Amino acid sequence: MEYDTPETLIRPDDQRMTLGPLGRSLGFLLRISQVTVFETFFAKLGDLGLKPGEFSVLWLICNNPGIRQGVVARNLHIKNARMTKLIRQFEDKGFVSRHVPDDDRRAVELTLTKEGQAFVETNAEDFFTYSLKGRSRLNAEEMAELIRLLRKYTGLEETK
Amino acid sequence: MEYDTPETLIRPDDQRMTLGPLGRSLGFLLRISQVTVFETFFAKLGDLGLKPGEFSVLWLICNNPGIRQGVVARNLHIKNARMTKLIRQFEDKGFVSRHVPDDDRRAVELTLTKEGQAFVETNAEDFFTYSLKGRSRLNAEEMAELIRLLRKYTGLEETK
DNA sequence: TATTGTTATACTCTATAACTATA
DNA sequence: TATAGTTATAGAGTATAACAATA
Repeated sequence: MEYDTPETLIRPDDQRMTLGPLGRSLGFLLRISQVTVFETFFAKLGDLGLKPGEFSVLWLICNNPGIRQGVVARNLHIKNARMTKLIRQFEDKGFVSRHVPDDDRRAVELTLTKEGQAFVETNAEDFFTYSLKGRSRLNAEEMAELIRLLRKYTGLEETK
Repeated sequence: MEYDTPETLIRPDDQRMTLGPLGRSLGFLLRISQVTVFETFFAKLGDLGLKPGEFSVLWLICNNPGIRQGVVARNLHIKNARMTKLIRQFEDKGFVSRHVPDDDRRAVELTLTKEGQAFVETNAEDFFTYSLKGRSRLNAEEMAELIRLLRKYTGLEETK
């Protein structure tokens, strides 16, 4: 395969290495970016006791009280089987309560308890800004553009 | 927490849902983007029998013959324990050969076999273009900008 | 019959630490 | 003592299918 300039990835203590077009591969870059975001998250919000995806579940329930469990699962790309366990953990923690509606007794509707709401309200600002604050390699405009492009790529931009 | 316009994520068969600032969260967008890329990958290159990260390992060995196993692991953010299994699978498949150098008999140096090289050469172009071809929501310039920003975010851009 | 959610199982990947052999 | 890689084990997350209750 033809490609332009060989590129290298430098790690402080490591050899140089030829990445070639891998360094411009969207999938590769998304993976490395996600590792970076995770590191930032755990450095700043590790004490939260929740992973990013778990907080997202609480956030969605907080903003869509009574939302169906399956709707959360599909939209966050979490499998039903996993969602069942997650919600039970949140129930045990006292953050979420489940309700089976009379008009469709197969369904499970989710709401936050008072404790769950307090938790989300206390931590939402940190959660939504941890990746933006601090010494990022991107300035504010670049970050905004990155987010706009990712929204468009995923199909979110159109649904504003 | 204050935020601007509530946003919604629409899935063809699903309810509308308020995402709020989650829809502008870098971590969330990276995750959804990666799901999208994976779907594209398996739709187009599922027959390859390898996942994106696995092909990346072969690619690095191909372009850096004799590279140390640990160097590949650190640069691709794969743990040593996992890398050991992966390399053994590639050995069993006849794609990779291991060599313990005389000057440091703890190390393992990796090269591709003839079969491994043929495999990489046959599939590299598809692998590096699958996410670019076809009906993406981004045009060529937007995709190039997205990739540039991700490279900068991850610290790759500087090392060109 | 189809759908919602649950349970069970197996598999992949990660995290961790103990271990070996070398340096 | 430290390093490169291996092995073992446990846990998180995914994939899949079977299942119960309900529509």
